[in-house]
Amino acid sequence: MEDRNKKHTVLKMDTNSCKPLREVVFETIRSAIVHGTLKPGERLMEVKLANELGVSRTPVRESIRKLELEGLVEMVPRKGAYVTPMSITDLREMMEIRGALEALVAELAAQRASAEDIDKMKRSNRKFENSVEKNDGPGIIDNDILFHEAFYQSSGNGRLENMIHTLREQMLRFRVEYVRRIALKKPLPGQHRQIIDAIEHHDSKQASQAALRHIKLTEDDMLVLLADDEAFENQ
Amino acid sequence: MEDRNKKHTVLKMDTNSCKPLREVVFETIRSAIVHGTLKPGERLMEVKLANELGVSRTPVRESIRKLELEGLVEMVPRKGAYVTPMSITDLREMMEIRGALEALVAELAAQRASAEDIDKMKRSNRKFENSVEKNDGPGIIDNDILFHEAFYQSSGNGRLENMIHTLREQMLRFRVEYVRRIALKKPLPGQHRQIIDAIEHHDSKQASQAALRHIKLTEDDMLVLLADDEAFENQ
DNA sequence: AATGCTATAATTGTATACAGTATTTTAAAG
DNA sequence: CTTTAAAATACTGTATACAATTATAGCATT
Repeated sequence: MEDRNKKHTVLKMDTNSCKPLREVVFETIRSAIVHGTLKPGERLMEVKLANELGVSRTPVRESIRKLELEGLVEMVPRKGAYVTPMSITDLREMMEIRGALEALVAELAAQRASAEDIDKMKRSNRKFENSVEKNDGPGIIDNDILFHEAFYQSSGNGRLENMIHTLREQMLRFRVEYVRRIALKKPLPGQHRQIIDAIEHHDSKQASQAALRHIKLTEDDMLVLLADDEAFENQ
Repeated sequence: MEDRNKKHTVLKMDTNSCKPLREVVFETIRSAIVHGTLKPGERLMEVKLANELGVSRTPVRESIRKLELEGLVEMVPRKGAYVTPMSITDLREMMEIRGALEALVAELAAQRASAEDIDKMKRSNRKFENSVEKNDGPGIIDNDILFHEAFYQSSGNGRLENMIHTLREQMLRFRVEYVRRIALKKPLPGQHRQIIDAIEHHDSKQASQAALRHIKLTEDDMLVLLADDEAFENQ
């Protein structure tokens, strides 16, 4: 009877972490929102979450406050926290920003990227290409991330890296069956290659234009996918 | 004896607010960091802050967690929170990002700004110009903010607005006697005007270039000011 | 039957208590 | 006098308790 709140535990926490409890709780809730386990508009009740995670309200509260700052939850005073709903407008806004920031990354990388940076990008993009060829879903995702991380890092601007990273993670909330449509992934390695080439030739303008094109095309793909998704139909 | 921790209260809190206590605490501490009342590298001790503000540790803790996410404080596990020091590198990184984002704002504004948006920018820039002419320090700051807010708003991208706003606020940490050097402010209304004109003519390219130039020149001015500041000498 | 009021339950907001760990101080030995 | 070790202190990390507010349900009245 003591666990009547654990109807069926939805959230799983990585308890074997050395990090402080509040960090683990934060990342658990954040991941649940980003991956859709916690649905948009859903109310987040502190005691319920605390019971599900087997912790007290304190770390849950601190996590919710941080998620509020990130925009993943909205707070109504004296009522509670709700998972922020996402709309097509949000997607457009985020992609506009990503476009500008990734173009900046490309521009800076063209000026600053070291040989190792470029090599890292090339290797991860080759692995990405292989994954696409083999229709290896998880591999596609992982290696795409690897390429982009290498790309961002080569900008030599840590803040910029962080901002784009956060943006990218939030985009996961839109990732409706992102993996299944492999066909859409085919042109990506080529787009990446254009960016790498421009960076290698220290051509800032070319690099930023290629990066911007890449984002725009990604946005188009996502809009196509979302158009099929009834959850976003009327927005 | 009960207030031995209030040596001399440095932080003042707006207690007459209807907002939840944690919000007031958050903004108070944030403002203290941004305006330099809490010095870079200074340790933030929860009980001390709580006593100074006359609240319990809970809202202070939540505020510090949020400030950590914003990058204004850094946490060392089991040790505490410290005000993040700012370096010239930080300034460069932030200005690079601001440049890209403000250029994006200009580009979008050139496509979307309404007549009212443009009118708002013109009016605030005129007031800004007057303040500069009259060497009206506070007026310069206020009207500069007003112009930029109108500018950001005309992008039609709320997220973008927020991001730049946060960036701009963090830049205040560098504002070492920003007001005194009035001479540096003279060219600003003209730069603003270039941006407004381009937006009015729906010339995205021109607008974004003008915005980028504006940021670059502002960065140069700040670097000149910081070069005289011993606190940033060796960085 | 519908609407409004009251009482109760539930939930957030804030404070405090307790445990564990890092730091500092003090004392003793070299 | 310096160095080291142990104890005391102070602070963070987590949990819980209490207060204030809001939602809910039941009852009464129209």
